[in-house]
Amino acid sequence: MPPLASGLLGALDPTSDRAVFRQIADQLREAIDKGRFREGDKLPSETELVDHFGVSRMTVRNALSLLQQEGLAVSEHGKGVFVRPRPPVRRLASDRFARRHREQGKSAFTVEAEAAGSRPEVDGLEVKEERPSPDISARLGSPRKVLARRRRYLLDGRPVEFATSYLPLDLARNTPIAQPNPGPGGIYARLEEMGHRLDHFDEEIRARMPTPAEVRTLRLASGVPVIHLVRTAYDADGRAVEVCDTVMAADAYVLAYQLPAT
Amino acid sequence: MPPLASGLLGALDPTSDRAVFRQIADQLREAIDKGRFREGDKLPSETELVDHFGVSRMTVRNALSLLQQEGLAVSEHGKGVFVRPRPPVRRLASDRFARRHREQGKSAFTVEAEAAGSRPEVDGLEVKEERPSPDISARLGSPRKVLARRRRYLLDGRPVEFATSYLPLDLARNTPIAQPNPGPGGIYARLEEMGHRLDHFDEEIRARMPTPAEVRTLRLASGVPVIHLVRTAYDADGRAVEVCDTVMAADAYVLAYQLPAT
DNA sequence: CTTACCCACTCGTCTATACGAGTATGCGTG
DNA sequence: CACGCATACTCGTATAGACGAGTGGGTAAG
Repeated sequence: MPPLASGLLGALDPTSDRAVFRQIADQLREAIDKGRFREGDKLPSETELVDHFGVSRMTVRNALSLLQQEGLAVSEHGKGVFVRPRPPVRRLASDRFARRHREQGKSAFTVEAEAAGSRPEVDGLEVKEERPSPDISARLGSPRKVLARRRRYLLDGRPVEFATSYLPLDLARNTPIAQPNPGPGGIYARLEEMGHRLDHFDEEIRARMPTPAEVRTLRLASGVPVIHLVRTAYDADGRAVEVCDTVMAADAYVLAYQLPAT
Repeated sequence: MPPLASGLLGALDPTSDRAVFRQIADQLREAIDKGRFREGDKLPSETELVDHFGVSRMTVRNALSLLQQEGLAVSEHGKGVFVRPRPPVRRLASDRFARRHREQGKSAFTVEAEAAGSRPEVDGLEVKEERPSPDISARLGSPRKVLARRRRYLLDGRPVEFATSYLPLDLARNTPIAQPNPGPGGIYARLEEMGHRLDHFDEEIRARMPTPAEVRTLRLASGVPVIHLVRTAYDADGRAVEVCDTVMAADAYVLAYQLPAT
């Protein structure tokens, strides 16, 4: 038997009115914060913690569960509980849809990812005609039907985001936009070719915990929220020509905006 | 005894390989999604669920704990478990620091909140001179010391955000900025009076689960992430004159940005 | 009528136990 | 040497029981 990894941990304070499982979580959290356990390190096993602290297994599991909810640890069945690795984050700049970034054959996602040294993939592409949800409908000026383009994005095999673009059907039907691959520059280039010169985007950002479906799609660890971004594109006539609804793994992204001070 | 509120729930599928506590959580989640339980409604008590499904209490608690992690439910000691109320969200527009919003006596937060019919409060105001963290230091061009202005914001008695502004000390010392109340228009107005005409802001947005300290400060329910926003203000000379580090309760905010399509 | 207490109900914490299922390792067999 | 299996470890799921602590309502005493 190897020396107890929990040698890094102290004892409980029986006089404290703080719950035992919280004290255990506190100790582990502090050990992680101070770097005594590092990213990807295995924490002491449940059995080791049971022996070290002299408590029951449920108490230990309760403590570990707390750390997972905080996003500090992830458990792997059959292996152990590990300090959650912090994956490299993808930085989304607010100028990422500027026209000058649109002149290439590849998608913005692909170009950016390759520049950052990652292996990009796009997945589960699906193009459908649909009746819009009330929210999407309102943003697009209440079209009867919309074209929906869904896809999932992965970096180095890890799903990081999935998105659906909605366009009024009267605008997108029988155009390259309705094709799985809309061609170089993506749907924004096509929209401009069709006379809808893009004027500006509105973006709305929320953060929340993922639904079970989102947990599956993005293979999210517990304790990882999602960023929900809804972007509306307007043409020079002030018409909303596209709404893009994106759900991102929050631990994979930082959004960057530059705002004028005027 | 009132009729079992769990009359709204079905039975378990013993042939399914889905864990019992997940099946129970699924049923409750579906009932919430379909509106059979509404915001603020009390879910069936642990005892009722134990009786209804014929399982042990820990299994039921496991299911309820899942819903809390997802942000769908909150438990209140001695009262019950409730469908989490969705508080009204505060919309942060990207032009909120425009000069034209700065000409009043009150803070942007106060004006905005009152316009929305809420009762704003600012709390825990603290102004200190400090050695900056490496991150803040790098953003401000490595000053030796900084002035830190901390405060907490509440709406209708609920804490929604807390923020710290950092300014290079050589710039802020012995100015109204070092006063608890920097005067009408806030520190941005003072900076401009001092010759630092503001040019633009950079904002970086992340989402993550709160630390225990943040849970206390913002009185967060479990299953509610935080939005972490770091704004850097630059003057016309390109100098970073302020960094504002803000942590917001994610269920209280939607951030809105308008971007040009150029 | 009002106050104070008790009780019933809620969730919170903790123990002890059992079995199942995924993983890794090493050993023995072919 | 290679493969497969046994085994020991990991976490996952579930049971049964106990006591504590916060809440609210009803009842009994003042």
